[in-house]
Amino acid sequence: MTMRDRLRAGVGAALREAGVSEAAEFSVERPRRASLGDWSSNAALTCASSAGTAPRRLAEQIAASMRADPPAHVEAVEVAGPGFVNFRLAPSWLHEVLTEVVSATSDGYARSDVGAGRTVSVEFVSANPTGPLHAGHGRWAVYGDAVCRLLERGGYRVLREFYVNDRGGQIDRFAASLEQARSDSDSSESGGYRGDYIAEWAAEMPADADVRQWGLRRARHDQTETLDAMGVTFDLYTSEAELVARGAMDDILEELHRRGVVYKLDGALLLRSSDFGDAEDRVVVKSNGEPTYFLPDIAYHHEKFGRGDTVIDVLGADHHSYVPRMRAALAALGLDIDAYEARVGQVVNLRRGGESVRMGKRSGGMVLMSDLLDSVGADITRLVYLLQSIDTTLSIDLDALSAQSSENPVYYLQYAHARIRSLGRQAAARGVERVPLAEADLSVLCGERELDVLRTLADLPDITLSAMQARAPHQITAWARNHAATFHRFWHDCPILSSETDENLRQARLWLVEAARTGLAVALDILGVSAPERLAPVDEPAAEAASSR
RNA sequence: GCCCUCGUAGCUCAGUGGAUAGAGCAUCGGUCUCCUAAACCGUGUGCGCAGGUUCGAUUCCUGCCGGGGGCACCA
Repeated sequence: MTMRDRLRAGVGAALREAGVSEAAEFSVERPRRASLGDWSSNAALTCASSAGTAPRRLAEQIAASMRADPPAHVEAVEVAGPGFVNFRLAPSWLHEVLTEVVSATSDGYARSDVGAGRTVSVEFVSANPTGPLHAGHGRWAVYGDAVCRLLERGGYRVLREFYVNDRGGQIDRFAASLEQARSDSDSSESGGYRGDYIAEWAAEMPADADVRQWGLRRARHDQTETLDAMGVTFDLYTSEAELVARGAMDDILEELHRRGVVYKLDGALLLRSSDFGDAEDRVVVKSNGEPTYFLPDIAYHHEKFGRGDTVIDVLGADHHSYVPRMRAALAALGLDIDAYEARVGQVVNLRRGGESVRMGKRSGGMVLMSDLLDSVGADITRLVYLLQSIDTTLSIDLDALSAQSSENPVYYLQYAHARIRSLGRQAAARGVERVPLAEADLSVLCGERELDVLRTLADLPDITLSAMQARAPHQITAWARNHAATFHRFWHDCPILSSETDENLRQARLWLVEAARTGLAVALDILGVSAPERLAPVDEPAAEAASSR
């Protein structure tokens, strides 16, 4: 039973004792400021009106009743502010947290079963197979993957999905560009693809190759390689061409007809999407008889509903208008629209020095994801993308990124982990052994530095749950930075192997850092950043850090 | 014009329907005979503007201003 559960039960009982029959929703939280106590409840505030009592007075009643029979570890119950009930706890509650973290290990701590094994289909990246991934795709690759990791920790089964738009006009243009680059390296057709890779790929292409097929394979291979390098793998790639070939698109078209949600106009077939919340009706079959991208896309989403209890699309703001359209199509098919969720994130703005670098395959001049990975590595790349909310425009200055890579926040986190691992090696070298946890006297951990570390650890399960529900992995990044800070402060002030440290305290601190390391490892795992055994000192040539992701 | 999104410290960003809004960077100044100083400590007049809902709004709603994105029988 967690501390929160105990307090919640206590407050609930106190409310009943105070004669509040219909208790409103109330929270039990860690207050922002430590001076207000270890835990706090707003129950008196939210229940006051239905109880017909003044908040402060109800709070006093709750406090009095809880003082009479306090939950474990509770030392003081106070009423403060407009009617908060605050709890001060003995450090023993944090020692309990330590034990909990260590026994759960990084695999089990901050894990929940809210997903109860339900399946979530998460589609992300889905870059067109017409070129390499650029730095803009990277944001969705890393974000999508981190969201999946959060969902997995929350007890969901996750399907990482990638949709390949390997048919249609863009592919025609891509093939034409390759063809032309092969025959004529000079001019390039307007509207075609102009990135440097076109010429390079054209040069690689065997003379007898089917340009279209070869180009698609080349692009997909390139993208997969880059994704692998950043630790992102997919469970399911769905080819639009194959989907059409096996009749899924025709089936959906038939279904749309049967439901009477399409109509002919000027030779084209339109979906009545405006009847389902979209701004206007959308063309699904062009007047030339060709389907738009939209039709197979509807078929694809229909399939995703078949394998996921929840279907999530991760897309950039440049595609946000697609959301009401897809939502309308799914509603038109009679699917449960609440199970569909689109996460729209802002674009990535790249700068080199002061100048902004334009993105887009057709304009050329893009920053390749593979180049970024080569220059700063996967860990920095991932953390940079996970530093802030996807609601903000992410600005990456490439020059600053490489120049300041040694000051990157990722090292702040990894160094904390490496320090603890280093301690283990030092301890072994000095013949210091850690006694079993059950034999350690944790009650000696009572300094503020020590308790602060445990307090942040206690928060991790809540943060993880919240980050998962909000699909906001940057909350984990923020927690990790805060946790690393409390750890570094502790480390600075609390020697462990020093001969001046009492043996009991040393043992307790050895377990404290193991708990701190475990929590950090959980966060790094969710972020997909490696938790290294050591970091190369900054002055020496970068040694390869042993890593366990 | 319409739609989406953002506006918090010099800069980059966290944050919350509540009780005194936080980090990092930058600046300046301190810490290694001591478990890696990629660390630690000190240094701060800020929620774009105006209404509304609420016991309480930086947070929710509306309008305005400003930045970004989108409004194809492209994907």
